[in-house]
Amino acid sequence: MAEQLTLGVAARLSRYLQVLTQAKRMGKTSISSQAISEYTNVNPTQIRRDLSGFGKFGKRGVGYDIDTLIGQIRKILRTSGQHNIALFGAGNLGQAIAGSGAFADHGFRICAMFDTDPDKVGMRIGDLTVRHYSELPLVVENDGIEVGVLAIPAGAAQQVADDLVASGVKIIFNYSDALLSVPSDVTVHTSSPAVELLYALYFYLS
Amino acid sequence: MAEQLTLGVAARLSRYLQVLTQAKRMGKTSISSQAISEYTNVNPTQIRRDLSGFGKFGKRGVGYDIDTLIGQIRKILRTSGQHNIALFGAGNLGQAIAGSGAFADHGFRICAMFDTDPDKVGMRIGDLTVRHYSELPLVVENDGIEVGVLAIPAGAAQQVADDLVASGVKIIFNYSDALLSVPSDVTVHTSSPAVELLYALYFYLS
DNA sequence: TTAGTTTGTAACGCGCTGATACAAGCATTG
DNA sequence: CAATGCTTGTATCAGCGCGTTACAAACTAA
Repeated sequence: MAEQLTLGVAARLSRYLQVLTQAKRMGKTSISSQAISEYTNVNPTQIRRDLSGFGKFGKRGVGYDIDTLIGQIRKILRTSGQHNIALFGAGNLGQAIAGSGAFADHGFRICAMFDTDPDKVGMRIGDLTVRHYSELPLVVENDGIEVGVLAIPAGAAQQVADDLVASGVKIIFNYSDALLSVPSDVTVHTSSPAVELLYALYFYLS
Repeated sequence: MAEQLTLGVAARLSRYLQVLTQAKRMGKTSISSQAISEYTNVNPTQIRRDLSGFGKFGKRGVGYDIDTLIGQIRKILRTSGQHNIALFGAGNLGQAIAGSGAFADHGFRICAMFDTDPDKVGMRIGDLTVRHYSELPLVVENDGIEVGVLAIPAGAAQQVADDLVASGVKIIFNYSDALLSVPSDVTVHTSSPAVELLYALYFYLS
């Protein structure tokens, strides 16, 4: 078995992946550690050290081939395959997420979209049909859902989290303002753009 | 002048703030370093050390008063005041952002919303009226906009970023897939939920 | 009063990270 | 082909951030 990556390395590799994916989308085919550094604020030496620990992916005098590097980092992170996610909430945010390529670009497939509002159930959004929330356990089992994404009001979030946990989902991505309580083997990631802004603002004000 | 916080301390304080804000919203009034630790995965000792560097905010045997601590952390981060932001794009994502309290809870006020689509200009969203994109420079100057939030397609993002920079905005929050090029004194924060998921998934798969 | 909880703080050591340096390999130019 | 410049891969070293452990002091509750 491959050795365990440290938190720092995994976090940086993920950021490289983000920049590489964006750069590819912009039509670039090659990129240097210096360029990656400018977008990630990670030291170029650190970038090369991170990568060279797993193989010689770059070409001296040129840089890294973007497609190759994306594949290699995915392999290192062991997330090369397809991962199935379920989306909760068919409001503005849910529709925005379903319509963006943000998840698809990284191998995530939105398998199902849920809502409790009868007016929304049955709606077609992209190539998905909004299903009623009560179908959650069935869908998780049949489609092998690994991640639940919560684009719902704070008041409903804990209930959905509980139901996801009961169905065996171990990763929850929370876009609501709720503070979720889950068992220790479940990972909750809460999106908090305002807090990230405060962080950026602090250094700007300095 | 107060000494400069390290990157790590500022990042952790921001995360504490996130949890505290959520906990307050859930009706809690007091919280222990142990409890904060469970939500942030930061060592309780580290939390107390971070905080005790600036004063004695806690009560032994009880924990921290949430309102007090929120105020203190805001003061430490020097982001206590009101900060004005402008939102670009009145599509699903833009409407979701405008409608959520996520920014308002942390002292950010969405002063203006822009779009180029004539059908959207003039629309009322919450208590905002969508304005035409050409008014950008005027609004930045009059309203003292500090942050630009991009909820627009990748193809339009660089142009808006350039215009924001030209108007003097130094912080850009990018929800698009575009890789933005900006001067070195401008901070770009790109939201990348899928990459954060990959990171979470790696540790789950281990 | 006694027991239990939690903060505030010190001390220690590991390991991550930035900094620096340089050889090897590739591209470009003349 | 030769020369120049760029970039990777790699080593070394020092600094310090962070987890760990430990414990006294302060507060609550029984």
